[in-house]
Amino acid sequence: MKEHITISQLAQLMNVSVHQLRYFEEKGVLYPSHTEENQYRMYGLHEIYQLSHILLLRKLNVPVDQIQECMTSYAADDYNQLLEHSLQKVQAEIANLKMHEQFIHKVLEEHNNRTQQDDEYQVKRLGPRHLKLWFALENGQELTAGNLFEHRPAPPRLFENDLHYLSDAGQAKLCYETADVADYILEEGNYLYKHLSVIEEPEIDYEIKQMERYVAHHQYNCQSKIVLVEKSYLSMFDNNKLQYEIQVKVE
DNA sequence: CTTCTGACA
DNA sequence: TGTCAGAA
Repeated sequence: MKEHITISQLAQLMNVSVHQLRYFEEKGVLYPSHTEENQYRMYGLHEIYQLSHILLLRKLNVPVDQIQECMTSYAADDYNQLLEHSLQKVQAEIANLKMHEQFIHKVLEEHNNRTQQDDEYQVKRLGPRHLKLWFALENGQELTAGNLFEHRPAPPRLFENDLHYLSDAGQAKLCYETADVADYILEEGNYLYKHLSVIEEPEIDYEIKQMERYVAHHQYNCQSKIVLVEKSYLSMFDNNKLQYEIQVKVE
């Protein structure tokens, strides 16, 4: 067994790129034990340990430029803080990924429900929903990029959420689901609903009138106003047509 | 065939 | 960070 290994061997051993090793040298954090006549860098056991140390600091999000001072002047306390910060960051990433996972589940689920159904009126049970008001549209006023921008900041993850339109005294209240303080609460219960795939805005008014007529004809006991829910994330499945669901709580 | 340097996206 | 050319 030889005493020293080449840069590519070190790279293989430690799962980093050759380029990265030269970069470390440029930044003054890892030097070869010596170089040969042909200018090849050679590394020994000591360099392997040192590289491990560097790679660990990298995992703790220490920028390469600061590793130098870090390795020379850091005490045990500093490393503790480093680990604490790193832990917090990892936990935040996990939280984000969990939300991402939930979102994917939601989209898959809703899409699967969609293809089975035939766009008829149906009844389903919905849990309570806490809605926060974003802003209101005056009657007849259409949603535009402009008024979305006017009312910034937009709710978090706008395009991943169900936007609820509550009609109220000639206004359309634009709401989104929230975990904390709610402006409106949609109670748990059975909801008559129907999916809408919409190309032009006026179709919505027509469908709402249709539902009112349907409800009257079947003598449902409506316990709330009609709610329009926009599911923008479903548009990708259907030729970019806007996807809505109209709902009304029934007995 | 491997590595080095330097440059560039 | 990866890639590429030209040289050793």
